[in-house]
Amino acid sequence: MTQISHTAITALRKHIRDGRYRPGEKLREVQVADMLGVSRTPVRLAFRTLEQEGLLERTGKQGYVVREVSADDVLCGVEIRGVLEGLAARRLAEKGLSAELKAQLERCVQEGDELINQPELSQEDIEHWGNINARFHALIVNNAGSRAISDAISRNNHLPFASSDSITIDTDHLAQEQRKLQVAQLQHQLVVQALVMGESTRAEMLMREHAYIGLRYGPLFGVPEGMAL
Amino acid sequence: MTQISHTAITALRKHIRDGRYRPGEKLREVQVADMLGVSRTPVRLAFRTLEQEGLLERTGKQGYVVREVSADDVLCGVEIRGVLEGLAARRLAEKGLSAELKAQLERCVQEGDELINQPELSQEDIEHWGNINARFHALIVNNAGSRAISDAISRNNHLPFASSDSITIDTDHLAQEQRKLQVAQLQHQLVVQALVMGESTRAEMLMREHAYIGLRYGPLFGVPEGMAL
DNA sequence: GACATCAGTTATGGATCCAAAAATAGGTTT
DNA sequence: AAACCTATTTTTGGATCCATAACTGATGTC
Repeated sequence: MTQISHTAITALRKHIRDGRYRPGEKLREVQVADMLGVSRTPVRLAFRTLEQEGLLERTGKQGYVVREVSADDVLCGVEIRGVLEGLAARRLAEKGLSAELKAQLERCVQEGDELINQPELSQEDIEHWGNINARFHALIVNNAGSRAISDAISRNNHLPFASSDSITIDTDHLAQEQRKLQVAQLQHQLVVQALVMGESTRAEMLMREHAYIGLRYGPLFGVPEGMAL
Repeated sequence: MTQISHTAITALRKHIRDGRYRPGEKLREVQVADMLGVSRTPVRLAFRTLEQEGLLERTGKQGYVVREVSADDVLCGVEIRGVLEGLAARRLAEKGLSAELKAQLERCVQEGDELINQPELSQEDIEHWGNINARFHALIVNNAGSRAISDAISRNNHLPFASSDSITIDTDHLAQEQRKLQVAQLQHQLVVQALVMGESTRAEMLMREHAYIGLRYGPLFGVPEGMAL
């Protein structure tokens, strides 16, 4: 099954993300449907979903517009992920890691470590580290005992820059980015350490701080600020 | 505009909440449409929305089923609200309260205080206090600087027992409930105090603890446990 | 007897149609 | 000239239609 409505959702997300639909711009069902070459039905479904995700909002009585995103909204998205992933880490530490999960987390850290401490990083390496990073976060979030947390996080991740994927932005400053990723990697190691030791508060706080890596750490290493904050 | 799809959403929420649709039960578009006396279109829209909210989930290739909710899921919903409202309170404390907001919060506390310290509470009083409680939480959440937080919370509130409204359950034990509400009221006062003083961490932690009131405080006052936890 | 395959049935997704509500534009009145 | 009312156009929401994918059951073969 092709699931046109699903492709419509991702296509619209992409368009909004890339600024092809500007904040405040009104979206008309027919126009979007024509643009995607589909009928209005999947577009209507997509609009509902994107409204739930917070990318669109209703204007008065009729129509959806692309939601404006302020710098504070971006910060908020990051902080929300921080507290939610922090909650996941705390719960995990409190109930204890399974041997299986402990091994998986340590494998993540191991792989990341070998990758990030090379003398020079290629574009490809950074991408690879991004995958490891995603795996790490997913492991913690999906093992916190309830889908409620992972659901809340994945909903939040649709907000611009809120996802843990949005660490690496600037590919022109690989050297500086590497230092940033090394710090991120260290934070991963510390989180695993805390989780293994059952230090739940420490795990929570480390995870909360870790969320800020994409937003607040770059300038310290000379990466020009990606966004106005 | 009647917005049939909206009534379909709320009707379905109610049916699931009341257990008329059991966890694990499969929902068919036609059957639900017939039950509500509408066509399939609004039902399809409603299914998507309820899936986003976490009340329904897809089964394999075809169909939606009512999501199973474990005791741990309920606890998780409460904890998620705790960290999110805690985040809101912290942000509020850090940026400082406007005179307007300070007055509104203090009015909330004032009204609640007069109400809750009567010698005996009626059913009506408890309902009234529920409204004040809702106002209090809304004031904090909606003034945290970004709609991202209030959106995340209102999505979370659709989960069973996760909303701050679900404090009062047991109307047969008014005396015990009163003691619980007095504690809740005290927590409100402490939160306002911390907010006014700019004690951001204290405000956050009080708010997080406050989330547990519906779940963990009842037994201390002799209210039989509402749910199996 | 169990498993696989094939036909029949059912349910869902997408497209189209229709009616009603809302935006817009134009004209009239004060 | 501004405001209000009306008529036209636009847009959305709901219903229906159609094709296709998924489930069910039966038959046949190993």
